[in-house]
Amino acid sequence: MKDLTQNQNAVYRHLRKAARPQSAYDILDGVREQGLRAPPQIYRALKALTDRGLVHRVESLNAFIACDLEHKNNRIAFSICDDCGTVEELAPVDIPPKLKHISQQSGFRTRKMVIELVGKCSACGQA
Amino acid sequence: MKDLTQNQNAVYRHLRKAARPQSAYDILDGVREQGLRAPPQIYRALKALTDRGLVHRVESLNAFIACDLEHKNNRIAFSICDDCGTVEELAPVDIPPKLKHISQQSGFRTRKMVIELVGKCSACGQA
DNA sequence: ATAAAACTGTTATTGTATAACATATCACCA
DNA sequence: TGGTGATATGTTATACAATAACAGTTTTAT
Repeated sequence: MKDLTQNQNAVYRHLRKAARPQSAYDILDGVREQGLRAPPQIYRALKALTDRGLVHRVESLNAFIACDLEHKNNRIAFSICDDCGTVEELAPVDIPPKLKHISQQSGFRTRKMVIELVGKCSACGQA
Repeated sequence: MKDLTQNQNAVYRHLRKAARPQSAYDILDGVREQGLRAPPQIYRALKALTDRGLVHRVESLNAFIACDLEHKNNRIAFSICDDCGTVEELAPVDIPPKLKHISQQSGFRTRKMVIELVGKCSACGQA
């Protein structure tokens, strides 16, 4: 990929292959054979990747996911199935008007927005 | 408070006094003199309190905050100043229509929604 | 009175993340 | 051309967050 360092590349490729969000230690296991050995190496690569918007952190899971949409936009939303663990990246969304209004009244300036919907995906919803 | 156990009460009172979100270990330190000694005691009380909606977990901070608004509603939004650490609870909000649409198309059923705005509060925004 | 359920206490362990220090690489230009 | 700063890397040790597993106690309902 474009202009990533070796470690960043290894981590990014691992995340793109993965079917689900990966914890830093999942990633570490996945890139051992590429020579990465210690947590700080993973966390450093993750920081660079999330700063560039190529990877997102899923806060509710303490886990990371490669970006589907190639946007560099800090307004992401996920749905998280608490049954099967599947995470979907929903389209980038703006700050909901009501929220925007409330937060602006207090003078808050938003740099990044996290929206996570936790519930059941359609497959698990049947059961 | 209404109908809380001793440990729950100690944790809840600590959170209400606190000026900012408290990690589980912050809380533990704060309630040692009330006889609580070990992490599981804190986490158990927190679970009961969050289940009742009296306390919310701030996912981006791995920390907890007492509820300002006494609602039992799983649609909360916070603003989080990454300078001074102040967290404000914004009014309960519904799922933004666009998101609701997208997620429903895939059959997702939302049980809980996390919205966290990360940025600068008005005080820190000046600098 | 007794069984089920909820709450409490404790030890040990697992998971998540970073501090601190050492070395290497590369770009830039004085 | 060799010095300087910025960035990337490797490594060890440690801090911080959360839970497993087991034991005992109190409460509640029958």
